Amino acid sequence: MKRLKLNTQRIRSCLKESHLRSTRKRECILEALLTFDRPVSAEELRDRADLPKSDLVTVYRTIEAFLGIGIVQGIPLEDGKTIYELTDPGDHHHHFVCRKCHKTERLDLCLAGELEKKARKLGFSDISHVMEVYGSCEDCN
Amino acid sequence: MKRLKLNTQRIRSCLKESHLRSTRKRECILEALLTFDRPVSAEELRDRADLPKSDLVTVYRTIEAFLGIGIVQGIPLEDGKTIYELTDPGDHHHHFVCRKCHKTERLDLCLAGELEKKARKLGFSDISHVMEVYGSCEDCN
DNA sequence: TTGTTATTGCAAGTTAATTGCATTAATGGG
DNA sequence: CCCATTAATGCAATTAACTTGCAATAACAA
Repeated sequence: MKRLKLNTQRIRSCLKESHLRSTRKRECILEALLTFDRPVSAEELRDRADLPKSDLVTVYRTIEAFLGIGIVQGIPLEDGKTIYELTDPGDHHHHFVCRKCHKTERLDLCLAGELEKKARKLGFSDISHVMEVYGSCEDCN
Repeated sequence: MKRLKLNTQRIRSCLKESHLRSTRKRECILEALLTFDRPVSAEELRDRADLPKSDLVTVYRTIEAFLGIGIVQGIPLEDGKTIYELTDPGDHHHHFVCRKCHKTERLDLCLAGELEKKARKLGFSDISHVMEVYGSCEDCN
């Protein structure tokens, strides 16, 4: 599959294709996302985007929109919280995540195919899955 | 590895080994756990154990204790909530979980070994992982 | 430019889960 | 069996990550 590197330009067209409006706040949040090399929480995102406290709700709604069109991926943490990262649409992968600093390493290892097959056999449909690996990274040790 | 089927007796000795006291409430919650054939939320557990509303906190603390000695396993849901099931200590496995009714099927497919190896290579230590598969079960379709 | 419709801002609500602290109960030693 | 120690419980309050409702605003297409 052809992977298109994400950038502001490309994301704008993603939004357009999905009939989502390209607004000032969204651009702002997007720019913030681009400055991170690791997944982040909604709050971190708001702060990096230099938005007022009350705009957390906009961040959540923006994330929701971005998740919807597949340019953002949510990563569930052990404690039930979620962090988010930009991702190329269709680029499915998992992560090693540091429990402490949330540094991540990409993990290109996935059982999707087998899961799908087994699920079908069991009568499950509309399958999705999570797989995340948590640990302490070198720096945090 | 030898697997000992869980029952009240065995769990009592697990508690003892771990210097946890065997109390009325814990027995009660344990009995409730034994009546389910699927993972359940803390609230369901409280209700099945016929405990008053306010005892939810005891349920959480009991679950915490049981998690600690490895006789209960938590299963993270897509929405950030967690459900719990009894499990034989050391019996590591994952699940297919129905999004709607929380029926689960055991999934004996795991990348633990490879994850461990890759993690070490990346400098991550103290590794744990989640892998859960969500879908709609036959009955809920 | 204008009308339509999505987005936002603000405030309030939801809810799973946690915490502090005083009271009670389980356990082990004598 | 009793008592001292220490863990567990009960209650009330709190946390924190989201979510929702609704009125005001801004984007977009015609």
